[in-house]
Amino acid sequence: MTTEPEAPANRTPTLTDVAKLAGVSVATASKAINGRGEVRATTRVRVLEAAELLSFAPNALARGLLSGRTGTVGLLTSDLEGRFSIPILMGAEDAFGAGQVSVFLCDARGDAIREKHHVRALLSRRVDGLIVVGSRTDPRPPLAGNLPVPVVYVYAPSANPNDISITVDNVGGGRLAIEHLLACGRRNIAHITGEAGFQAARDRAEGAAAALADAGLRMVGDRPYFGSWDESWGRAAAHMVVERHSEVDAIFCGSDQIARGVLDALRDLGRDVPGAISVIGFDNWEAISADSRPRLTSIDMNLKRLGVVAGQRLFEAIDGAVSSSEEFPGRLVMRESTLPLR
Amino acid sequence: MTTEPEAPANRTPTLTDVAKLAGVSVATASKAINGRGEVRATTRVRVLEAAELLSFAPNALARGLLSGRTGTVGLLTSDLEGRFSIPILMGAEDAFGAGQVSVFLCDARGDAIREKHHVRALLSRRVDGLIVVGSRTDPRPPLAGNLPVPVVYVYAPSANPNDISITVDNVGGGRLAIEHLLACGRRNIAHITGEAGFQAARDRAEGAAAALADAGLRMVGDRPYFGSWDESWGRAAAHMVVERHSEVDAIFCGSDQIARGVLDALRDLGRDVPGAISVIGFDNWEAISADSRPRLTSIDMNLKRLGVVAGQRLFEAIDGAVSSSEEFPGRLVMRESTLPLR
DNA sequence: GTAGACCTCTAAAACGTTTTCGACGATGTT
DNA sequence: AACATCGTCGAAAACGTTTTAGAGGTCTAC
Repeated sequence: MTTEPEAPANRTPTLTDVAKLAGVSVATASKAINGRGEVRATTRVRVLEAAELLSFAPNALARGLLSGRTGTVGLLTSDLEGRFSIPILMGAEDAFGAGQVSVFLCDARGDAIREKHHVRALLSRRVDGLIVVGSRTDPRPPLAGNLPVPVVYVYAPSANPNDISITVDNVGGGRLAIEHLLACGRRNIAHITGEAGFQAARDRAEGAAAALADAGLRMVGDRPYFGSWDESWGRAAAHMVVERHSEVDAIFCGSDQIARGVLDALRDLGRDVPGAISVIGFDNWEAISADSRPRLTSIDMNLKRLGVVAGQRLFEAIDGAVSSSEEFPGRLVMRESTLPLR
Repeated sequence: MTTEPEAPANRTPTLTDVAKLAGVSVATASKAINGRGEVRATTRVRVLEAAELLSFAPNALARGLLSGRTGTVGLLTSDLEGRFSIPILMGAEDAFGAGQVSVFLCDARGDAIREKHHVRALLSRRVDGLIVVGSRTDPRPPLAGNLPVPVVYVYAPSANPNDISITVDNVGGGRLAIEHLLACGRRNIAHITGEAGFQAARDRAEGAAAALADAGLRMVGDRPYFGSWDESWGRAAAHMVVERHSEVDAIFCGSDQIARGVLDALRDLGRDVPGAISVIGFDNWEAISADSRPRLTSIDMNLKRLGVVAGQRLFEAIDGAVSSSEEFPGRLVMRESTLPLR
């Protein structure tokens, strides 16, 4: 019978195994692997070779238990299926990079009980920090209890202004859309948007109104058309606007889905877009905006960037830095639905 | 000066603190909290009260270090923005429930190097198992190295048939679509689909062809129209089909986006849907299918269920059970684009 | 040749739990 | 009264790592 020379049973190899194989103590092995000084070059390579041979991976649990830092963060979302959470989540994942930090994902599904439960589980796993991402821009109640780790809120700000919240400047976004339409030479602009119960709808409308006022213009219909966020509302509202206000030459829509409905309705009505009427959407949801006829100009909220910044801020906060809330502007993505008048 | 009675400095409370406060040993405190026998009822409540008072949460690292089980799993995805990963991810998250298991999310972004890196990090964190979710149904190379934990592949199967893969029955899905059109009384059916390089496109086409053959019918144009997965291809192909084969009375589309393009083109051509031509899509992507004119009948792949099953199978595998690959059928979601002939 | 400085390494403690095993006292049995 | 039984509890080991304090050796300088 043959004895296997460096097979430590069938367990996953531990630092002790590496040390034994390299003929040193665990202390030395640890220092060699972590690049601490205090170890001769030749010894270091011997240890590293042993580690490689056993394909040793340090046990993060043991390390975390000792150091108090786990290199993990919790990401609490309220609706995974939501279009808004995903890019943010990607951004946050990016911020932590292929680096040292891993992300615990939890979907509370809008349920406060479930959220509390997830927070407990995450704290029990000793995460170094938490990112809370909401599904609407309305302020949300902060996490209960005074937590032992820093928290960053994204998209939906915390109702507590002392918390760190990373949000979208929807007022600025509305302004951006109107200013673009004005730059295209439009003067009779209507605003069709989603439910008035959403802060996002109200903010975008406020920005739009302000931009029009600055230009000395009235909004067609004198106020926004609030409704729902979907295509069918866009179609219905477009019919209404065109019928009542034949002078309309541009429509700012609160979402790309609404804009898509508007485009379809205008097509049915025989109105040329962008010749007779320009249309601009919001969200820059590629699946909707990039393949419509004509392709849809839209405001992109840079959600991924939001996620990245949230990750960075959390990181800094973990390292003891104090930072405050930030609001990020949107970005105009120009396509053919708003070609300028010649 | 007042001394604070039960404030253990400012650390997060440990079991020792609880034990001290309750006037017992850590061993007893542990047993009381975990419901092990061996402890008197009155003692148990004293310990539980102490734990509650300190809002003690057991350190999962220490527990995992000792038991070898961490109650965490890694979820490796290749494209977070993809529509397919998200429902699966949700399902998996669901399967682990508000229960004991937390999910580490990693996006490899289709990069093998990054994937390897993530696997290392996850193993270092001593996950109990891995779920690998792909973005297309083509088989993917299995994770390299013989891993110390079970792995379940979802959506994209592993190229190694010995691995556990949970996939969609796309052949059956194609069959389902055609059988529905036949049941609606259609006989001249065309198939417009995505890139032939995708296994999904080929499988769905195969199922469609088989169902037509079973009914003794030919596919309009004699073969599928392969193209791309987007609306503009749907529009172009619809024009082509209608022009060349005026007898066509139904179109099976390989995706809802293609179907959406087909609907728009038929509308332009003045063909009534579903009166003259029925249209059925694939994916049941609500944002596309639920608000079109008419609303789109589609095949739903039950992706969330796929995720749930993957989570369950992984769980069982962790507990030592052996299971094999499974393929799940799709489900017909009927809307107005395929009303039966009267 | 001796004292100190310096380099390399090791033993041991620590992190917070769970589990095993033995101790102790009370109770029941003969 | 002696003994076995039972229920309750605590001491200590274990998990795998990092860090501290110190031991031992070699080298330089006087």
